[in-house]
Amino acid sequence: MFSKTCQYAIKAVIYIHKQSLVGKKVGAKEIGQEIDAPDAFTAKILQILVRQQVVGSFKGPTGGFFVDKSHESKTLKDVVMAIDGDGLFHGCSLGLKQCSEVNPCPLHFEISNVRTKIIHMLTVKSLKQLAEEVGDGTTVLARFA
Amino acid sequence: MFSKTCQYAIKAVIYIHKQSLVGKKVGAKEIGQEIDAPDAFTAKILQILVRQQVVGSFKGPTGGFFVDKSHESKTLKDVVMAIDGDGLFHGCSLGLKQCSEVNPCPLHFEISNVRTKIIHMLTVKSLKQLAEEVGDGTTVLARFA
DNA sequence: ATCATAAAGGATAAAATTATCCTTTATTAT
DNA sequence: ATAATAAAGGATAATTTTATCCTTTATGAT
Ligand code: FES
Ligand code: FES
Repeated sequence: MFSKTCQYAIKAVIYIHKQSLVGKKVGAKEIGQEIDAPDAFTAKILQILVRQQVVGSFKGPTGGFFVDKSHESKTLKDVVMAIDGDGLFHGCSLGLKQCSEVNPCPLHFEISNVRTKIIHMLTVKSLKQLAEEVGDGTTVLARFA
Repeated sequence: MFSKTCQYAIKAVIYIHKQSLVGKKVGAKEIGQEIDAPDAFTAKILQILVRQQVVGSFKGPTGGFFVDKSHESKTLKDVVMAIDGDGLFHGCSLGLKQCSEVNPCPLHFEISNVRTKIIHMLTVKSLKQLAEEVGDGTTVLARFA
């Protein structure tokens, strides 16, 4: 459903939100550890997310990744779009060169129900809410055992 | 959502059903052409599908791939399981080592709605029905232009 | 000003997925 | 029996995805 890179991205963004809730910027290394992802690779993913303005960053001591008001309208859907593109939302699920109801593939009409639910899943909660759920232990970003 | 291999598999199986509707066995080469997939690779995928008894095969002249009554209970879900495994249905969507509602990931509770729709999409129509829709031009397995 | 810190960026490298080619085995037609 | 056909299987290659390492740039602390 999501590439491994995208899974890392989703977890990283939620973790950044969680730390921003308490006013902390976080480094790529710490993020990688918290989400159980290789940290150099996490850093690469974060570069993309910063360019797409899903999160913000500052260099230097006291630097790191964070979110502020300018990011508050971003959702998990934006994270997925930034990393995996819009194939999940608009591409043909069977790989036809173009998804269209003119000459549709066999899954075309059923896929829209699935897409509706995927979009719901990725937008029903704000990144802030998702971060709070991690903060209070309702959900987790890694399982080390 | 599906690997490229799985997309090929789905289209191949529907095409085999379509030809079996008119009593024809089909070769890997023909299948590859009809679904716009490399034929040697298509042949590899078909090996797996035969082993998993999603379709049948015969060697030699007049041989090829086909389906008969012994395959009529198979669905697209079985095709997906045979090729991509059960990750889509039972794995953690964020890549946690194990999907469980004990220490769930942030998407765990929403993902079940998505899975329900995916399973519906992959089981609501029989492979025979899907083949008929291709047969009557309602849907297509490739878009060459 | 200088140094330490951390993100950004570039260059590889490893691993997984997708793809090709060639040989072997089973089956049918002649 | 022999030749032709087509799937099965093995070996290898290309491509994409995932991962690592090192240098450069920006920023803050001293
Ligand atoms: S999903 Fe295949 S054509 Fe739309
Ligand atoms: S989907 Fe992530 S724990 Fe269930």
